[in-house]
Amino acid sequence: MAKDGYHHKDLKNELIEKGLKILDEQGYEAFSMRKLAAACGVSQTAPYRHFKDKNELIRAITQKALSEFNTSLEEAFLADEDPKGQLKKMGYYYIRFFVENPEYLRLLFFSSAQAWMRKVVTSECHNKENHPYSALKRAVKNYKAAYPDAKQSEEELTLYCWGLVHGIAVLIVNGEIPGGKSALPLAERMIQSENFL
Amino acid sequence: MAKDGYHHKDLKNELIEKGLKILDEQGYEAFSMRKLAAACGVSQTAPYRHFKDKNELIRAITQKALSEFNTSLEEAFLADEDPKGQLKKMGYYYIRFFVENPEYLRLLFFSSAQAWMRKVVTSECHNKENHPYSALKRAVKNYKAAYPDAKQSEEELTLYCWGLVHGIAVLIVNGEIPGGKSALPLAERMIQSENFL
DNA sequence: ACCTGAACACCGTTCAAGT
DNA sequence: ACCTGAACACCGTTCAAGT
Repeated sequence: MAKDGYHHKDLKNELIEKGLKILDEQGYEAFSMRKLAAACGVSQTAPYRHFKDKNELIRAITQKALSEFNTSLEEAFLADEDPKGQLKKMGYYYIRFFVENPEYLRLLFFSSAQAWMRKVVTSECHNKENHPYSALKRAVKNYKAAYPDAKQSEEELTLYCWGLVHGIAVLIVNGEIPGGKSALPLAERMIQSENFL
Repeated sequence: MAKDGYHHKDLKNELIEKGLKILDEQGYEAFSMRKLAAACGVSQTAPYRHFKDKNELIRAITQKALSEFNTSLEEAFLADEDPKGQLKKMGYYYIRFFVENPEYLRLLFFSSAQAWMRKVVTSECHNKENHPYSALKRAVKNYKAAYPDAKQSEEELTLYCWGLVHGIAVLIVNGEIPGGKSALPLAERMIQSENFL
């Protein structure tokens, strides 16, 4: 936090935080190592003491964003007791999160994601506690337990719920749907209706 | 097509086609003006005779990709007569198109998309004939006409159908869902079931 | 340990000059 | 009209050298 002249200490965290800020304010394309270093008041090569390369920095930033996202989903989960209500609320929070943090959509789903990176961000983390997929799976399991004769399998429910809210988030954030962000209430109504689940 | 020594003629189209190829084979991050110029056997500055800057080239490439995509949706539309079947088939083709052309997802939805560009690719084109949104709206209108007492409004149906298939496409293409591309049949089954529509 | 400056290979883009 | 080479300001990354 403090920069006692030469040494910086906690530069690593400042890089992640300021990096996320730049990403959010200026967008993915405008993000550069050199700019970030300058923003931290440090030479262009200093970040390389903490991260092997740009990808690893982005990966670290992505993981921070991911955990913010996950926190939001956990909130949704805790905000309701009925399994169906939980699933619906998670859906709404999912969409709202990305409408409020549009740049995160690109970061979490379309960053410089070589295959190895996607693995780190997704599959490898599917069993980890702080990954959205875990939260979703848990909610779906609860739902199936409460409504054992639901027509869809667990697999189908996962794909359906996740797919629907993800797609809606993208369409709203990208302005693909008329009305832009004002389509959020429409999305909520849809999720709350009996047609969804 | 032929390069009669100095002049190239049709360089513009070659840039678009070879650009799309590079994008598809090497990914969005690896795409560069200089590399593309070299691939076309032309100097680094030649592309600027045909496109103001990189964004305009990408915009042109995007429009080509968009029309391929639209063709696929039109095929779906023609492959069925029942409005419900049309809508379902369009959904399946939507997903399959991006599973087969994974890089198009980034290109159409997350390219260097400044606001103005998104407008060009989307809203401004919503009323144009070759835009996916038009095809979707038409199918939804037909559906509402055939099933006038459907519970959802036209607006809701659009958001629901488009959102669902888009999200599923992203999840499959990104390997977010276990099974990877082998989840495509699962998606098809889901769309064909009575739970969807 | 942690940071720096110079250097290299790459970008996007411009501009005066060539055919 | 259409293309080129040199040039500029930016990248990511490496490496020998500084505190």
